[in-house]
Amino acid sequence: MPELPEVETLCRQLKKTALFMEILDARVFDPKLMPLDRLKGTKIIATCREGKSIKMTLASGMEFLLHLRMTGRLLWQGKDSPLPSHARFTVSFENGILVCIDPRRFATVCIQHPQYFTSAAIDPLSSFLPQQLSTLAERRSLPIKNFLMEQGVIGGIGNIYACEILHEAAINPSRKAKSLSATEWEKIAQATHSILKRAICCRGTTISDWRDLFGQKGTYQAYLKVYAREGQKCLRCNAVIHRASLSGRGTYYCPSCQR
DNA sequence: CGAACGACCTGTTCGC
DNA sequence: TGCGAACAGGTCGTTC
Repeated sequence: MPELPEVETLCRQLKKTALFMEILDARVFDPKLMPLDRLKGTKIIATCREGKSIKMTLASGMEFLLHLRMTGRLLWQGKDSPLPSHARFTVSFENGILVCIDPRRFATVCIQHPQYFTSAAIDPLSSFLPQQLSTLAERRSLPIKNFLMEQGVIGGIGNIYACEILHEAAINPSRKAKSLSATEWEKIAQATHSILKRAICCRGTTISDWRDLFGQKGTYQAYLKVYAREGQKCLRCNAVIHRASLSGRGTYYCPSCQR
């Protein structure tokens, strides 16, 4: 569920709550997840986003990695709040409790030594150079939308923002990645930057489930131009928004201004 | 090698 | 109202 803006939101909110607080306890309720005993007695001294993963650096020298996948959520609770349904693990700090909620149980956690060679994926917020994208897409005949969502190439773009970026750039999601012109890569880079930055300011997109660390909905859904707008009018050209299936994922676009 | 597809899970919504 | 099918923000392993 959470894409880059949602994960970035959680990272920033974790900095305001859990950073430098001693971890008193950690409990795991889902046998699919690894034990988190090694969190006890240490503290988080840094937190950052890597693609859609949350990386928390521990005072013990280890790293605590969390990927929320489709339905994972993080919630900051007071000491005496009741445990929400689908709680998969909790981490208790001196000033509150971090709860991971995940109905579909796809989320993954990991405590590991810091990795010295990190992923080669591009972070679309820090460096997103049209020339570099164009080079990476040489010989790639998959749809541009799937290319934008390849986490090994670009870290953090998922289904909602891929649809929105391509609409903003006026490019059809089915176009082969290698077929885009320099001008079109330029538009993609620009659209990606402005859409992700605004979505972060909005604390993400709440279609149904997404909530931030404090249980609040995001507000970017007010800015969506195509995602989940099948049958409605394109805000740029008034044509009807279509929904197609690309590799089994719902794909929303305007057939008129995204040719 | 690259691209497509099923699997992993559970909950919600939609059509009959 | 009830029931099954389709669908959901992600990624991985397998297959073609």
